[in-house]
Amino acid sequence: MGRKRTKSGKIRLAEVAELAGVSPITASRFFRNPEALSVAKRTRVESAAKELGYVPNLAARALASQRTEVIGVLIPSLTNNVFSDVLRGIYDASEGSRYSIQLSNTRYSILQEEKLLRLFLAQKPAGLIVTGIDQTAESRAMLEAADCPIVQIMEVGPNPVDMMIGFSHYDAARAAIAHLFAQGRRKVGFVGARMDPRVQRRLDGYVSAMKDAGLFEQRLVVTTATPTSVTLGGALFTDLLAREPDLDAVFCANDDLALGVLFECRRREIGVPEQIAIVGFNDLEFMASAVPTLTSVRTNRYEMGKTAATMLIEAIEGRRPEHPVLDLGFKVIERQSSSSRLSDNRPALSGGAAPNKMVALPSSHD
Amino acid sequence: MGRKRTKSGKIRLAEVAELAGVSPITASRFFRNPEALSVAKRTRVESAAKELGYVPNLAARALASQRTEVIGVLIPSLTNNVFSDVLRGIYDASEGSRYSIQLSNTRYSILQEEKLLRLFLAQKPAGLIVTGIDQTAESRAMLEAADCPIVQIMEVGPNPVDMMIGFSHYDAARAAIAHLFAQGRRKVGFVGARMDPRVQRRLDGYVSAMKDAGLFEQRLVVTTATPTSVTLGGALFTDLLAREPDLDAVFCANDDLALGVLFECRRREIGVPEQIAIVGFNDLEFMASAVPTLTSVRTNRYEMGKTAATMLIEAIEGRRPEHPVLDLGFKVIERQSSSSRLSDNRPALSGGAAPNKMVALPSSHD
DNA sequence: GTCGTTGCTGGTAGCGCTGTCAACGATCCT
DNA sequence: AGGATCGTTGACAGCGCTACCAGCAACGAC
Repeated sequence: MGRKRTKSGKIRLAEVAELAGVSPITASRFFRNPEALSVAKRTRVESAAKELGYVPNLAARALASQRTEVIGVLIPSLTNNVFSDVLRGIYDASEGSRYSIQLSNTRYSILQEEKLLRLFLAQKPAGLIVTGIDQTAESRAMLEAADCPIVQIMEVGPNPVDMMIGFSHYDAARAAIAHLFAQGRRKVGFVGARMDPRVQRRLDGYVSAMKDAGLFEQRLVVTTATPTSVTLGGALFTDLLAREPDLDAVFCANDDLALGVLFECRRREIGVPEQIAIVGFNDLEFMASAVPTLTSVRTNRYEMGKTAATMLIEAIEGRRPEHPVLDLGFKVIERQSSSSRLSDNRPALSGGAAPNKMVALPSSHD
Repeated sequence: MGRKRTKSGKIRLAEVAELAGVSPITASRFFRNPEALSVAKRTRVESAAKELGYVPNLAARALASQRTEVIGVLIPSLTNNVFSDVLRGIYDASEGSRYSIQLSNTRYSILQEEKLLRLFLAQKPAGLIVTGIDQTAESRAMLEAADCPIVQIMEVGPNPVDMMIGFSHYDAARAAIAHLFAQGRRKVGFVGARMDPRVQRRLDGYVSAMKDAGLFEQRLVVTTATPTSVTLGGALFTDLLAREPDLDAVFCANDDLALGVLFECRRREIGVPEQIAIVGFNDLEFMASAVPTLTSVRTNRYEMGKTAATMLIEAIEGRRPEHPVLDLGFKVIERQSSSSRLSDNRPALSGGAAPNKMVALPSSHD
């Protein structure tokens, strides 16, 4: 044989080729583009690889081909349930493909994001998934100069770098408020935490809906930069109540806050929905099972991640999607917590959750 | 110049070396082991690298050095809150180090784990973090043959492959049951979902504690292989109640189930803790803010991840920890949901959460 | 003065794989 | 029939970096 085995005893492509009786480059092609091989050689290489337990050396491949099979993913938080659903979608879509996921956490800092982006780009990723549309100018320039497909996720907006998949947080918030108005609520408070750009846009949607109805008042809005939590929901609601005792509804920027508000109402013996209606955001699983069941705006997080990764992989392989910007929309899932107070819709004391009425609203992005 | 720039315009180590007036290998050493250079060259290389914006090519480095700077992490689920906390710890610890995290999801399948392990090992990772102690024999053999440090996380047990960090789920469950006994509860049910090995060991702990007290009955145990959820907690509890209407406490294998049980009690107008005590597991954030506040077994998930990654990195760099097996213990956080029914400890209807009493129990691993 | 010894530096030779291009036979068209 | 085309295969030459070892100066011990 030409070369002796490496000392580590690892199987190299050359060994596979030798056993299959083909040249190394032919063996290489088997992994890269099997259709290019004759059926005979294809099966020979295949069985040789299997017999030897060959596993390709990714570093060598990356070095020789000048590209990696890595998809970089930049998300702002690892803790947030929302992102774990998105991530699960991304990982699921990448499974079975040749691409592996490289995850980094920007911790909601666009400066950190810029730094990570620089790092990622230097390794020539096959593709990139970034969260949101609020990059720094520098990041934006890097993304535009990158010679790989890019998907922005979580929201839709103007000027996509490349592809984009999400929904309009602004419209979703407006739909939630419209629902509350339809239930006869007028004094609708807003409770928000962390106040990242997407929560900010939900707030903007809330403000515009309230202003349209001539009902906006600054004191109805309680926010904090603190990371969100159930406990925080209770605390912010307490604040809100102190400012506006006549409150008849609360729109929470996420479901954890909504749950906190619900518990706080229970603690204070405030009837939900009789006195106060509660609407959350994201429709996490527990919302349907709370007592009373909690209204929320359903967002397609898993699907978003999965579609983003699928689109990205397609684009990497040269098949660009016909619609590079995808609006996944949202749905207001009406449940007991926001029923009209006139209707006799007390929390069911036995039996399962009430059936969900849905108000489907594919969000239109501006 | 010896070689011309690559077409991609990327800065290579050779360019840095040229600008600094040293050989490529000296420049290389600057990144690998700066102390080996004279101060003069060190600063020259440093400024040259900065001036050119040099970013090393990881693929080339990996190929040449026969090792990567990747830490492989195998976890069973991306959805589970528990793992997102652990992951956050791992990512936090890896930040600032030279190592990057490569995450894979085994979906609670040890066969899938074995497959992924094979994939990982072929890339010669710098280190590995695997979940639990229940690998297949094949996986176990691969791990033992691997020439990199390995940390098993989430639990402690006999025969660590290398390092190990976690706690005893068995002891934790026993402590939870002991707490319920101390509150005068006797008919304690068990509610569990997914039934992965760690949940199974919690069940084992429950069973042994109940048997020790002569109170064990098979019908007190309700489990399912279905993934856990809040809604499922309610359903399993409904089952349990049908089997044993005289139930006076429920030990839930996790907090989501506990929340579901709480909601179901509310739906059925069952007093908590007057009629039924509830104890959860993990002490997620919402437990302290529920009404009534929910007792749970606190586990140090973030710390576990962080310490695991820190230990691993230390070991990779040749500094093996003095204690390769670390038991992080647990604490039973007593809250309203499991107060003695004799005491007048109704759920506080106003004011914040009750102060937490803690029962600290560093778990002893068998 | 000779002989290590230490500290720093450079030359050589790949790591395992793939891009490029050329070569080959088989097939098709005029 | 002759040339063009297609499908399949192989030779060659690196990708950018680092392991290994040799070289060289400075230094101290005897």
